Formats: sequence, structure tokens, C-alpha cells
Amino acid sequence: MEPGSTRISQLRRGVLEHCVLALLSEEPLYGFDLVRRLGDVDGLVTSEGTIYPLLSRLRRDGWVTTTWQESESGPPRRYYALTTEGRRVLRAFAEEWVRFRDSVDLLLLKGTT
Amino acid sequence: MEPGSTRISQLRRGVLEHCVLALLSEEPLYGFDLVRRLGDVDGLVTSEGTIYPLLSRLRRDGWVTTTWQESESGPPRRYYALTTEGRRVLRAFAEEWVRFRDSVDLLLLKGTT
DNA sequence: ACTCGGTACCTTGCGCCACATGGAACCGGG
DNA sequence: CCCGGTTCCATGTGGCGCAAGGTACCGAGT
Repeated sequence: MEPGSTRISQLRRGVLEHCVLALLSEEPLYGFDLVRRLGDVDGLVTSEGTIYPLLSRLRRDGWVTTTWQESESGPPRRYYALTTEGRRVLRAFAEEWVRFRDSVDLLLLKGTT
Repeated sequence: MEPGSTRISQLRRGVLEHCVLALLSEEPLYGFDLVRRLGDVDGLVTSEGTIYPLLSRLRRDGWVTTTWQESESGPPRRYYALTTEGRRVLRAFAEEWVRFRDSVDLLLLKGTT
């Protein structure tokens, strides 16, 4: 399938990023683990080709810091942890999301019930 | 501001399209009117530069049909009406949206309450 | 030793779509 | 006779999710 063409993948735009922040708000995690965890969530299944560029952006924007840690089961892991700015962004998005979600719900589920 | 760069505009991706379908599911509407109606909805404010290419895609995909109608207040209006296929797509997306929304809610609003 | 699957990191190129910008034409009122 | 409101459209840009492909480490099996 052509990249970025499915309807559901359009949906994830701008949301996935903040779902990662939400996961990191509980504990530092590494990329490969994030892919696995998101893989368990309906509608948020993703791949390494999405996660790593995304994590780079988070780093670039100063929303996360990273630390390398040895692994017993493979190459070293890069753990990502939220910065104060990252937490602020997450909180702000959570509010924005609620407003957006309610608007879409209102339009979309009016006649459907 | 650079086009498509704001965080909120990423959110609208793939959603706006189906919100338009939802609006059309009640009655045929024309482009300029759609911009006005979406302008009243928090988080879905958009512009003609977004709506008209979007409507072209809906037409291309056979989800809508159009009819021209004279206007007393300006140039003729192009009214868009849902096809059977369009209604099917809308119903399918509504289900997909609920699943997606619930997943995001779960991740995003876990610690925020 | 050698391969093989699992783990773990990364880059590159593509396609989609929201948006800014700008253009055209119609109308009514000052 | 111009100007704001209405109504349609096309073009170019930027961001991001994704497929594809590459590198390297580990343990287990042959």
C-alpha cells in the first residue's frame, strides 16, 4: 500500500505525537517499546518508520530528553523522558483535544446515535 | 503562517472531510455555506482554500453529486448532495472515529482526569 | 563457526491534505 | 462607478505517517 494513503493514517496525524507524550508522562520508554505499546491500542498501531522520525521531532523541539541504557536482549536502548516543556505541551493538547473531539462528535454522531 | 504547519490543522486531517459528509447528510449545501457553518464549530474553522479541493475529492471519489443553482446574492451556487456510497462511507467512518476517539481518550486523559 | 529470528536503532522517498495566496465573476448600495 | 459581500476556482508549500531498506547486537540451534 502506498505510504500515508489510508484514511485511518490521516486520522493519526498530530494525535500520535501527543499519545507518545502521554505514554512518556508515566515513565521513560524507548522507541521499540513504544511501537509495541501503541500496537496494542486500537487505531494507533504504527511502525518504527513512523516512531523514530517522530521521536526526533520531540527531541528537536525540546519536549523530551534521552538517555542510553544497556540491554540484555539486544543493542542499547534510547530512553525518552518528558521535559517540563513536554508536560506543558501535553496538558495544552489534552484540552484542545477535548474541544475538538466534542465538536466532531456533535457533527458526526448527530443522526447516527 | 506557513500552510499546514499549525498543530491543530494536523488534527483536522481526515476528519474535516467526513464532517463535511455529515453536514451534507442532512441537506445539500454549497461550498461557501460549508465554510461558514464549519466556522461556527470550535476546532473545525477552515477556509475556501481547504474546502474546494476537499469537495473536488469527494466528487472524484463518487461520494457526492452536484447541481448548480442560481443565487440572488451572487454568482450561481454549486450544491453538493451525498450519494449512497457517500452515506456508506460516512457510516463506516463514524464507527472508526468512535474507536479511535476512545483510544486517544484512554491514553490522553488517564492522568489528567 | 554459522545462520537465524528477535531486539533495537536509524534514514530516505512518497503521497496526502490543510492552508495561504491569488484570481475571476456576480450582485447591490452608496 | 467603485467597493464590499458572495461564490466559485487553481496553484504551491509544508508537515507527517508510512513503506522500504540498512546496520548492529544477542542467544539458541545445527
